[in-house]
Amino acid sequence: MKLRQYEKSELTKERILEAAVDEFAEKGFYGARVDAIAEASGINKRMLYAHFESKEKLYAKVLLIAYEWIAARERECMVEDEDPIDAIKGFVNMTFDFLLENPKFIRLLMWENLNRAVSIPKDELVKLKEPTFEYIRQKIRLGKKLGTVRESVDEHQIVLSVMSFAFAYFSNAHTMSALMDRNLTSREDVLRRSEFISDMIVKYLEA
Amino acid sequence: MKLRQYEKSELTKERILEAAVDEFAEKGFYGARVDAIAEASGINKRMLYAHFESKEKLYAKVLLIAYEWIAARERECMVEDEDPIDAIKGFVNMTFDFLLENPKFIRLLMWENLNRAVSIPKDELVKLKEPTFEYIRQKIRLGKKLGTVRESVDEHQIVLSVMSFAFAYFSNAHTMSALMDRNLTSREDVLRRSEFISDMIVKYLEA
DNA sequence: CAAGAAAGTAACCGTTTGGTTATTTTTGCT
DNA sequence: AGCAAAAATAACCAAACGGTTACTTTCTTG
Repeated sequence: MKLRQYEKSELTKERILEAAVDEFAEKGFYGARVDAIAEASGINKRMLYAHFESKEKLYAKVLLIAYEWIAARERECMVEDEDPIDAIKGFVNMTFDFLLENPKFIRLLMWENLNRAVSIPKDELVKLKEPTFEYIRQKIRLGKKLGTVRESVDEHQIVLSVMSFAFAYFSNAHTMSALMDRNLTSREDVLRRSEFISDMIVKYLEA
Repeated sequence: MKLRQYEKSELTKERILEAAVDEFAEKGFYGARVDAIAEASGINKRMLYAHFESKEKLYAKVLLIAYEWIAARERECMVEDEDPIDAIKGFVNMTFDFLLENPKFIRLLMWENLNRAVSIPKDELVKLKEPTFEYIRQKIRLGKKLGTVRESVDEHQIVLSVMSFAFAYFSNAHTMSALMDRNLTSREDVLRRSEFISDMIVKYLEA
């Protein structure tokens, strides 16, 4: 199979990004080594700098990919005419599922939070996440209209909860697993936690 | 004021640890620079290595301090004969309060989770945290006995929730603040979140 | 095919890193 | 006072770091 020059170039770029995702997820920006990324992708370090100006720029690109990764999954999950309670339950379960399958994503976001979320322009981040926010807010409002959600529920707090409880579980899993002497990231435990969290939120909404 | 040799030595050690807490909290293990710690504590780098064998050992010590820090606060919070519901509410609120006042602690723990919790021996960690675990478990059991907590409540899940929701809020605050265009770490917002979380857990227990 | 552009390589560079050596100063004890 | 142990300093080191230079090979296109 003959590839054109620019196709090969794109392939190289992807190989670099793949290796970069691994390295940055594992060690963060400070810990990641440009040489390690070059070697892992089987290319020369010079080419890495030809494709991505600097370590910083490469890191930003990796992060953007990670955000787009989950944003795509979130979009799939948004169903216009689903019942509010089911929709929120579904969203929470989807998030647990996604994070179980994508441990690298968890780590990249944790590093980024420690970097105080400076590596990605705020407006790009908002653009990616705003639809999800709006989706959950609307479901809550609809629920109130239908009478399945209490009027006094603070939608701001629910949005925060729906979007962070799953992540919190995984990001603390190592410490907590050590403490509980149990592998909390097993499929079984994750499923149970997912069920608990969505149930808890729903009970609060309906209470 | 004349100090004895070993007193001065202890003071130097403390100055190093103080600077190390700052540096490691800010930049994590990889990002932290031994030279920076030495300079910040106003001592010679050689003395740092005299007191703490290596960068790794120093980091482990810093982490242990951080854990002892909150463990002390947790012990204060444990009241033997308090009502189970009040006790759990109180514990959650205390945790929010502690984390609001100790942002360095949050960062140190986040780094450590990214290190997959390898820097501290598991048994030391368990020794520090087990009392808290047991306290919450007992309160739930007591609640069930008194009839204020539902029988079907999974105590394992509640322990996990009580111990991680506050932390989750703070550790994602930067990303979430950017998304919500609002400073979530203001005293006001933290208080509201604390109230919401404890209320949510309690509602679930009683439901 | 010619020739220039793009892709790729190896060797190198200045700086910074964690850690050490050799040496001097201060302290504690008799 | 005298002397050994502990505390402190400055200068240093090999390795590793992000990034670059100078050069060769491969591809595209008139």
